[in-house]
Amino acid sequence: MSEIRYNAPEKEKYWQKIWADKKLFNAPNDFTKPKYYVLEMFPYPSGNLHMGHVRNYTMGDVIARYKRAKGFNVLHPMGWDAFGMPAENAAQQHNVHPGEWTYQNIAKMRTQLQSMGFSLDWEREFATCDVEYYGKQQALFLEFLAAGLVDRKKSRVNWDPVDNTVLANEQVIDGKGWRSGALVEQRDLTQWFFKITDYAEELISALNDMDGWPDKVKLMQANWIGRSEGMELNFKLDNVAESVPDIAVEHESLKVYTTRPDTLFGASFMAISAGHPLAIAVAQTNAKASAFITECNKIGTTEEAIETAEKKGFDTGLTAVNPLDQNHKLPVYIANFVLMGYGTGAVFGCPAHDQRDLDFARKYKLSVTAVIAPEGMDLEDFNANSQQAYTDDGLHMNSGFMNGMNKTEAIEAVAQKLETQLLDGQPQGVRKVNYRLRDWGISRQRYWGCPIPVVHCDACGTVPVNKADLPVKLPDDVTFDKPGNPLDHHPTWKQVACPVCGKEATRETDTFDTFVDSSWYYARFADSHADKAVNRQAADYWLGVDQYIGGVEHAILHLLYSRFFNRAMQKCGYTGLSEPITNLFTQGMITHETYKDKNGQWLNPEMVLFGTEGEDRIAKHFETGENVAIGSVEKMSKSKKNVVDPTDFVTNFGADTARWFTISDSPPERDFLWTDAGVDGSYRFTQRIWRLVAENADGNILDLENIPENLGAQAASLRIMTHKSIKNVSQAIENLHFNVAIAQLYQLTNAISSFAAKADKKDAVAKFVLFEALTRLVQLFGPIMPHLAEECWQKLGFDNLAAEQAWPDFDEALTIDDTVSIAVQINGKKRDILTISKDATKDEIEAAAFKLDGVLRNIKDKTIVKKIIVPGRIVNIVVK
RNA sequence: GCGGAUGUGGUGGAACUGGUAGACACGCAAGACUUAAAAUCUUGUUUCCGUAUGGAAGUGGGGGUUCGAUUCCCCCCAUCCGCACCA
Repeated sequence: MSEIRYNAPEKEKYWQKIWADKKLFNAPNDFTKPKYYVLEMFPYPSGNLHMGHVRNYTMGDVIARYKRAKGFNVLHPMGWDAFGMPAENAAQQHNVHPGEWTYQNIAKMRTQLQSMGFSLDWEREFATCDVEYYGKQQALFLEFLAAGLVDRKKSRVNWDPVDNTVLANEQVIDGKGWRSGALVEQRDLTQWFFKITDYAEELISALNDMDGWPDKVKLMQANWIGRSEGMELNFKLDNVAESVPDIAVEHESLKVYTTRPDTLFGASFMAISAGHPLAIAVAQTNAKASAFITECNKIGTTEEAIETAEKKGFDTGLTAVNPLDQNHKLPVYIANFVLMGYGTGAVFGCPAHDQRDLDFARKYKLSVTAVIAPEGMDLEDFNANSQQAYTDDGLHMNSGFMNGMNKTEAIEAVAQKLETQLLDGQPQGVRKVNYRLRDWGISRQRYWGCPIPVVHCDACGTVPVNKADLPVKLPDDVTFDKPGNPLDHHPTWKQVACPVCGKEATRETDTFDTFVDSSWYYARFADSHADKAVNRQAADYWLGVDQYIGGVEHAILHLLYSRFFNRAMQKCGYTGLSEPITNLFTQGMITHETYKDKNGQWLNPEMVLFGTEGEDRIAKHFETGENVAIGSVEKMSKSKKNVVDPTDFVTNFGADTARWFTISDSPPERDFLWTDAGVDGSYRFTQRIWRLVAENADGNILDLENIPENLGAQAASLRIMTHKSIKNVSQAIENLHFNVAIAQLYQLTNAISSFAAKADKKDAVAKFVLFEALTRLVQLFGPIMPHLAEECWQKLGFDNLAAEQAWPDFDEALTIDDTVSIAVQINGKKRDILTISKDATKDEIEAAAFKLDGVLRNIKDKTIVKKIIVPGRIVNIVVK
């Protein structure tokens, strides 16, 4: 009898060292082999590995190990998304340099990752805050700049007037600065942009060919880009001079964008954004307008804040002339719900057919005129009282030449009319495709990011840094004792000679948005130490990413930016592909119950003891014994204290249990509920496998090609189970249905256990099928619990590594059953089950079905109306 | 507010293209082993009625299509993700 307990923490270290010494997981840049690139979204180095990371990286690792066994040259790298605000916050709070804090965190997390046994190529590791990385990023930026992909323009930021600093959206809480508590204002700053809108059409149309992406992600991106077909219409303003005496000539007309020019006869007002030039012009001579704009600017910069704010408007006193009816004058409002960044920053309001316009019209007592109505609608009542806009199609009325037309016809008719109608010598309407997508603002007024490599010179303007002078390094000697950007406060850093004229000039002190860092790291991994940003030859081999795995929260921004950035790199010759990610998978979060003590304070799960009181589960405080409230299940987070630390876990249970458990029960795309009971179950299973192998392996290796004859029923059925398992587990892993693979592995284990309990272990046939089943079992769970697999592999008698074995094949004939069970229904209700040969004909099935007790009992005195017989699937007899 | 998703026993979930709902696991219950506990093994476990053969209900709620719906369509509810300076 061998040792019964498997000491996972000890054995895992042993096998990790063997793998590392053999450099088993380093991917050679051998471009002749078939490749497979599996990548998980790299982590922000917060200093603590989270169970969410463990689950994410386990999924990737299962695929990596599986594909390696399938004969692919597998690239499975790891790096660090290392720039960003948390490091600066730590610097302020704990007086530690962001770089030091970050690299310490990386060291800690690297150790944690390594303890999980992930098959990563650590020689390719880098952090985005390495000068070697961000210097290359600066070179890319300069190329993009030269290629016309970069823009510089004004944009809104949250401004904290007390701290004199720009705030991120998450730093604005209820309209106030998170540290100062001051009321946040909006300010316009001149900032750098990537011209992602130049690619709007391509980014949306390319989605059609991206079969390896989830539909929901493609849909979200398509909606985000928001292509719409409409018209730009020019409205004459007819009383500008009286209302706004000093107004400039360019404001004598107002341009709006609309997708519904057909509703123009139902228009009742114009609305312009608070940031619209006309609004600003009006505000110069109108104090009330100015006050209203100030009020609007207190709403945050997020679309959410703008759209949920109460809709308000200010009547400028100006009127616009309806292009289709010179006598129809529309009041011009400044409105807080019109976005300056979309269309022209101005709209016409047609309350009858747009809900927001209707709400606005009712609030300011503006007229409502329906121009489309379903039959039988009480028009007078609708126009006077309805709170519900009519947005469906229908025949137009009160619309002159459009009367009787449906929406499509009317839009075409009005478009043709306005295209030929002139205002000040220009067509009054122009068809226009519009996108919701805005250019990507990349300037951040922060220290811990990649410096934007440009110089501002009084004489030469804004000029790029010379390539030879890259990288522009971040200075180390910075202080965080005052708010604002330390680069701006630095005594000498920004003083530099102009790259063009050589005179004194200043560096750009803004740094890149960290999304820039994560938009090309996948390409850097192809050759992490290349002189250029991307080694084209290596990138051509490794890209696109064959399987990218990460959270859905990145479905839009990170993934859309990466798609754009890759196209920009393609334009500059760095890559050959436009789409960097071939297959995408978005996994769910890890959740856990939450606990609160009697004072409402969150409690760590370790502080809670559980019991039952009648039917109910109850919880008590570990130390005080007081009752603890069991709260809702929430995403694991420090603030709610419902976290489980992977390091503690690995010390107690081992990495294999964590790996197994985090992908076992829930489908990977769904949230995963962490429970101690589930952990115990997984841990017991590792022990059970170990016992099963230890008790049934004698160290003799059998030739699995040499199959004995006359197996007998028991042995044959175990073989069937073994081969079905190979088939199903392979398929499940290919489809990323890890939970299904695990269910199959449980079944195989159960089958082996019950066979082993009954079998005569001296019998050659029994020996063979047992050995085959155990060998395959170990190989099949190997990608999930690689350490235990090595241990079992050794126990089975092999002197090589499980991690190096080819994936097993299966015998197709063994995976097809001879008989099938077909449910037999009477009126759609199951009444019996028919077991019959899989090749049985319709007639044979019918004959057999009518002999079944359950059928006879239920059709006794009834008339048969219909018989539905689908061989292999169902029999349904309809009776009356 | 807008966009995207999810909802099945006490719990996590399975179910191929519309065809046996609840695989597998957890938990629980009973039993075996043990001085005892743990571990392990065996059996049972959707709910309700019935001793049982059996029957009825049942996949968030309400409608619909169909011989047949967890699966397709419409409406509603709840929860989660994103909303451009969190990563």
